Amino acid sequence: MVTPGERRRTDARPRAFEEVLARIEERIAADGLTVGDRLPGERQLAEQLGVGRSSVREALRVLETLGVVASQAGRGPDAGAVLTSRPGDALTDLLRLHLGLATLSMREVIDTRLMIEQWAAAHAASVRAASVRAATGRMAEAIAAMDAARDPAGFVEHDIAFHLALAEAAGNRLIVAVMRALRDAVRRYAVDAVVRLGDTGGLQDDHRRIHQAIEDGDAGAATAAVAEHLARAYPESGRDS
Amino acid sequence: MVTPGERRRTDARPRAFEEVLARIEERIAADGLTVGDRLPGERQLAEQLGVGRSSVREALRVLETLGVVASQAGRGPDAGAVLTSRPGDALTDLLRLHLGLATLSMREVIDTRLMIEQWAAAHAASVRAASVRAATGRMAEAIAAMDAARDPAGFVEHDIAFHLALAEAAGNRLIVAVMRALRDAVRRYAVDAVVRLGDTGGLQDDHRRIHQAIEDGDAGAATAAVAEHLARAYPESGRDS
DNA sequence: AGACCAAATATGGTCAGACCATACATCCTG
DNA sequence: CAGGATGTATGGTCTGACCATATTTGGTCT
Repeated sequence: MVTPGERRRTDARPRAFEEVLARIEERIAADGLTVGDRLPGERQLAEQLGVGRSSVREALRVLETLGVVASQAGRGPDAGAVLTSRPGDALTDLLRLHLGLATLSMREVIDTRLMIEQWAAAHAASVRAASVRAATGRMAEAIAAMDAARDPAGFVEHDIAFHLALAEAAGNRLIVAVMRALRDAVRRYAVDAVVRLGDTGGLQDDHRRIHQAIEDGDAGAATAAVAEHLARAYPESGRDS
Repeated sequence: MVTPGERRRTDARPRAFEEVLARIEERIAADGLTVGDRLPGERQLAEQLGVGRSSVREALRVLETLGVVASQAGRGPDAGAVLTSRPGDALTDLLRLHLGLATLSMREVIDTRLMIEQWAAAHAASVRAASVRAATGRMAEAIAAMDAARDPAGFVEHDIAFHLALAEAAGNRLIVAVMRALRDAVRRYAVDAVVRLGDTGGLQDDHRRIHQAIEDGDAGAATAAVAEHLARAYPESGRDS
């Protein structure tokens, strides 16, 4: 006797759409398909793999959810299922749904954000590449836009841009995608936090210190500034260490 | 005229399954549904929402992909679509597919892993909770199991357990899920790395140093040991800083 | 020749219905 | 009361039809 609920979908015969998924993934690897390439049409795939069209569609829906394909009706080179690369959307949906289910807590999300931003700030401060300078430029623009923002929602919009630029400065697309997903998933909470704080002056001071520390190449100061910034924005989710 | 390819699925009428997704998400929030609760059957949902059953099935497939529901045929309290919480599987699929598409590079994945493990090691070393002691205990068991491993695949299996325990020591489920996904997605590369190294003695020395540093509560030593460990395992993906 | 409009066509989107597989629920029998 | 036969609710899958969209094709007028 196994633990109740532990038997779910184990030792089961693979479903048709799972077989389709595996075949498509094989095909991507074998044929060296990459972003922009097209998959066969749904009807053609169904015939090739010996399954119904609905099973093919379920598989394509999964791939679309994972940000691997995008479908477009009509005719011509852009129609059909095309390989894409949108890992961020999938991450955003994932976080939003699991936050809704209370699978993940705000504190876990905030801590993860702290980890990423500290890492990004330290790396940005240590590197002097053109890409980093471009990112710090976007950070400065976002600070100015936040000064000009009229309402909390507008402020948060540019705040997201600022922190995203920070992540981009480190030059790691995976981390940027995670960062974007984190911010999108908690956008509502961020607006609440701004409303609760009332004054955004302290947050802006933090932003300027982070930006300055990166331009100065002072990784330690950048890390510390990020930590203080998140502590100010989310005081209730204090660390236990 | 927009940029080619920029028009994909914008300003489009939402598809039926997207409407279903939105309604289900609303319902989860409104009814306060949580893990273990059941959704209505596919036929019933289709009728309630005024769509075909296939559209409901596509929506459920998306939710299943995101690790939010699990479906089970049959009858009784465990049958049907049940809310679950498996964010890890979704992350694993996401990383594996995007690595296959060359959307993400190994270096980005390794760097992300370094970030997570350093953070986890530092936190584990700073906290003296029962949960941390349990995790360090699992780390010790994994080290012993790696000593006893007969082939690279077996070694990597316990290596994954070791690094997962390290992430668990920090007590953040989101970070654990990301860590698990990273390791699962690059399992094949890890085996190759072990084969290439030939001798696993160096890796085991690193493991013991990480474990010891955490038990000693020395966050700095733990962080440094993790960095050296990953540098040894993946020398080719050296940082540019 | 060129511009423009209409029909054909390829592709995804959706639905309805049928049937199968699974696993619990129910009832009947000994 | 135990145990098996039957019923039934549920997901899994296929087929076929039709709609919506957008390009391609070809014809027609200027």
